[in-house]
Amino acid sequence: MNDSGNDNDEDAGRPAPDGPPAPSRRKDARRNKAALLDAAAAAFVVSGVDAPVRDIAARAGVGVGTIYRHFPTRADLIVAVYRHQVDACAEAGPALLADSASPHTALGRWIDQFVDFLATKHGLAAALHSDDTGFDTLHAYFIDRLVPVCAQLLEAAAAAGEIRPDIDAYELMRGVGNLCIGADTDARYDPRRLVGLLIAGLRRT
Amino acid sequence: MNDSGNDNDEDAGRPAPDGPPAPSRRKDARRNKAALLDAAAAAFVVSGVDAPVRDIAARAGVGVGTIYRHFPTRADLIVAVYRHQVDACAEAGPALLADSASPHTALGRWIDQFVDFLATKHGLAAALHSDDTGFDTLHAYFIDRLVPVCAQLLEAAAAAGEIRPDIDAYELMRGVGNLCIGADTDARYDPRRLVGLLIAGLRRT
DNA sequence: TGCGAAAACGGAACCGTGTTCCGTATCGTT
DNA sequence: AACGATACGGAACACGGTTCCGTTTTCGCA
Repeated sequence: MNDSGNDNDEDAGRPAPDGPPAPSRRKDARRNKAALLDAAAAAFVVSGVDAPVRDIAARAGVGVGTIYRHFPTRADLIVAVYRHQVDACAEAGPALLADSASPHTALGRWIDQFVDFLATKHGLAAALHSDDTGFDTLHAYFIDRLVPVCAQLLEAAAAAGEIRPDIDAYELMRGVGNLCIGADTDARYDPRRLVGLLIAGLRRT
Repeated sequence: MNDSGNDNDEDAGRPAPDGPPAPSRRKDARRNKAALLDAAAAAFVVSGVDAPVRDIAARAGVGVGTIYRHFPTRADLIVAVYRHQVDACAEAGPALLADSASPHTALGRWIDQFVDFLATKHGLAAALHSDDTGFDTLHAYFIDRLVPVCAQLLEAAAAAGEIRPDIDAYELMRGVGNLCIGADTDARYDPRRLVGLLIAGLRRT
């Protein structure tokens, strides 16, 4: 359940001009960062990604200042907590394309996987689409990792003549993400069905 | 543009056990309520439906206590501001059904109208799907007014054999609402296209 | 017109959260 | 051991929602 385990000591940040950005010289800093990741993961499960800063700090046994030092914005913390899962999702794209009967099937499965991920994280989908500038990093990370994969799947399906060729990957991802909002607080609403409809609507006319 | 004008003095509340709930005996109360509605409408346009309570009070030239007296929750205020437009949308359903070439066309047009309404109200779509219990009234009002109309349109289209018969009106409305979130803060995202896809996905296979 | 009770008003005060700042503690090195 | 750099903690501040109560306004009635 908790896969936020800290296998890496420090940012393996995407932008990377060249080489990783120096893994903190002090042991306590590394320890606290790891403790914060665990605490945040736990807090997110019960209180959603909007869990109060003080709660997370308390769980980790550190002061609030320490959170802000390691993760200047909430988005940084969220990204750090879910990075592995987002990366796994991104990497699943090409694999599905290779294993599935058709590109459209692969696309459907990939989207399902993404929906399953989002729908189980209280408030993540909402945060992902908040216009609060503090969430820009979160925005950027998801887009950076997932949109290209989605584009690849769309392209393959379009090339196979299965779907309309004029679908924008960014817009689709954004729409799917939006559909996942509130999935965990309304028993009458299951985003999977609607996302299925959306994917069905992609088919060539 | 501003259609929040106060043509009615007081709640013509839906539930209505019997008779309207007494239109406030005092002139100042009615005047303040109207001023609050105008102020809120104006504030919503520039700051979204999350406009600070104090801002709205200041615009209306009243104290914050007066807001809470007339509109105990933010949802009550939002409902009051947009009631006319929601009602208009609800009433447009049957009319479209009568005027359109086919039920599916009517459904598409009706949904478009709803999207146009939602997409231009900063933050309304987001508030509509917030799990904050303070927004229950808002939830309830939209569902109460619009879901039955949507159900009627879906039924007609299903009866005409144009769409699958197993679509739930509530779920569809909720999905459309979700797709509208963030429409006004991201130039790359146009909910109309995705909603169109969704409606297309409804078609019988 | 004058009066008193009821209704409504206003805004200070309170609370919960995010964010900043700086004196103190810890680490790693010499 | 001593020192400088690094990191820590939490008090203090900012901000927005909400409550509460002393004051003002309205309205029916004499």
